[in-house]
Amino acid sequence: MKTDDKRPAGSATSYDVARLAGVSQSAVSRCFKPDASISEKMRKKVLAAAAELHYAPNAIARSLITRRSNIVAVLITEATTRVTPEILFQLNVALLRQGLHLLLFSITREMGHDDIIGEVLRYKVDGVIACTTLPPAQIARCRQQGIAVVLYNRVAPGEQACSVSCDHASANRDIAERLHRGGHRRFAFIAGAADAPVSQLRLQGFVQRLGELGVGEVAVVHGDLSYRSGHACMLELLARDVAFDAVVCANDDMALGAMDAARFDKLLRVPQDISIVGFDDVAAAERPPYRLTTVRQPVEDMARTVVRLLLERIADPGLPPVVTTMPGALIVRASAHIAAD
Amino acid sequence: MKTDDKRPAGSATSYDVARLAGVSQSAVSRCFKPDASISEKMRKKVLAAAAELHYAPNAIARSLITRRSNIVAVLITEATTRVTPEILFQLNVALLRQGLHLLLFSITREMGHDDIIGEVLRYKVDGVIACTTLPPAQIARCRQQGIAVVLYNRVAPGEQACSVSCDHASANRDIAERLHRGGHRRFAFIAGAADAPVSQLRLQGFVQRLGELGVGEVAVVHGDLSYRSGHACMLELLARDVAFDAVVCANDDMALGAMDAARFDKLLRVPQDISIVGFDDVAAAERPPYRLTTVRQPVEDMARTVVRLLLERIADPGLPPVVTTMPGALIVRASAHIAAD
DNA sequence: TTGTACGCGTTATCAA
DNA sequence: TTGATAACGCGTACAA
Repeated sequence: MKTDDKRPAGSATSYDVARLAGVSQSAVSRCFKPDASISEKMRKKVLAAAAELHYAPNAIARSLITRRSNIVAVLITEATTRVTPEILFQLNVALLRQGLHLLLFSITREMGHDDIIGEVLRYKVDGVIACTTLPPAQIARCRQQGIAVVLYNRVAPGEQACSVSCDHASANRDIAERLHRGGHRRFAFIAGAADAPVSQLRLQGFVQRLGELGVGEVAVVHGDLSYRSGHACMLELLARDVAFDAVVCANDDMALGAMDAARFDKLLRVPQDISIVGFDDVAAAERPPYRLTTVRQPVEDMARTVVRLLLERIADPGLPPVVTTMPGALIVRASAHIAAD
Repeated sequence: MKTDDKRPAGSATSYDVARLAGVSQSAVSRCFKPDASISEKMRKKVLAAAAELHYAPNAIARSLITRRSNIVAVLITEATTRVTPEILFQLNVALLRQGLHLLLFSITREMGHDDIIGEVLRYKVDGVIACTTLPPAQIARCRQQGIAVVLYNRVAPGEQACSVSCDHASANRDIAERLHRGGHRRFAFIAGAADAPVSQLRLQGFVQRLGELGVGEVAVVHGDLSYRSGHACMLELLARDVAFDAVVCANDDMALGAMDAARFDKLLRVPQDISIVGFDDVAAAERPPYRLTTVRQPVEDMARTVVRLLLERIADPGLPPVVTTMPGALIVRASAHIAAD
């Protein structure tokens, strides 16, 4: 085909479209700007040419001049993937809906935060969503470059950045109260690592409320939020000579492990011999073998809130940081003797 | 501080570094190029200035001229997130290790493939990894623009694109064979939607091998790969008046649903009354309440292979498409009467 | 409303 | 080895 000869190998540019339509390059550019002053005739001519060449503005080149890449960096760890795999999907959907794109950065042990935030900055992202603890120095670096930062289920010391969290502490205060009202008096808590932020909050809320209710002693053991460690922690608790009849776990995976350890290894009945409560409401929690009482985080709402806060701050970088907290929903199933209301 | 007065609000550019170091801008650029000819003295001077200004080359501007963005688009659906949440993490780690970045595109029902691939192309990505079915026309568009495409657990018709898949059919041929040797003669299969590619392959392998063994009839019902649909499908099968003593499911989620339906709704024993086999080896499969016999996909290997193929084709776009298939590992647990070897 | 000319921050080319 | 200059593809003053 003779007419296709001059079709360039790569993708068409605005110059190609301009040549084909017989107009200037800037006219083409204007046709792809939402509110440009342009005649209907011109618009039709240009769009026809653009369609023929499969042209769409090069987002990279555009961002160089507009100083808006429409790219948002999302930082996650493997733990995030395990606990709430849907968060990434939800964030991406919420972002795409607003015309924003998601550049993913998975944090591993070998790859430090420091290098990561450097990489993030090189891509001139419009904002950062961190589903992992971000050192204050890194937050400051973003702030300095005018990049909006929103933390997911983390809070920045000194409220240096926006954050959206589930109210872990309140939820577990409630659980403490209800277990107490359900008749329990001796408690244990299977926590995550001592420096795991969400685990800390969940533990604190639980212990604090029990203290207010006159229960001063809670047996606490630390796992790593995995099923396996929940299993091990339960066995360790049972091997001690302290009595307890309710175990609250920092997350569902550990609660499921604890439940299986109690039932299959020690032949205890749940909840007759021991009550178990988790956090997250993972898929397995509602199934017949478990029927785990737990707390569900409003993941979709949280994702949307994260994106809203980010968008506002991209539009107006002067906006002050806001710390948002959203209530979790207690899902009462069959794994614990718990007060109804 | 007087000396900080001229520090620009945004991030420093190569010009800022050049000025501070007292050299030309192109000298700065060279210092960040791997194999540039540059004197040790110059390098030190420039790197010192760069460090002081927290300078790193603007990846966006660089990509404009090098025609390499070091960005790879990854296309997923919600199903991917549910079935193999770890794949995203593994892909990202493998990519980052090679200096590539991951731009995520979540496909929803309302957002068609067509718009998505258009968006992908606008960002001038170096390659595309699709964990979802990609229409041939879209593959062709990428090809035309010289963008490498690798499919994950999908194959392109006519081998138009690279693909890396688990050998679903072989694994289920093996399962058919072993169940048969284990004494089973009447089979049922709980499949995914009729047009779900991996479900099709798993079904075909299973039915085909049974045919070779002289078993011509297999009761097939279709779910949607969810736990809930597995549960429903099992009840439907049991309500029919056809007898069967082994049920193979297109994935683990459905197998777990089927297992719970059989045990908790119909009070059947697994595997004494009925054998059940799944596919994927999700976390819940190995736990005491289930002990599901299933097939594990070599997810990490597959991710690495995907990235390797992509990288080769970015380096040399002329390379022909390669269809790679990797064997799944049969994990024998307690949910089925199955031959040992 | 349209076209001309410039600049975003970088790498690549070429002469010094 | 170094520095001046031209691209990359686009948006946007400004003049017409």
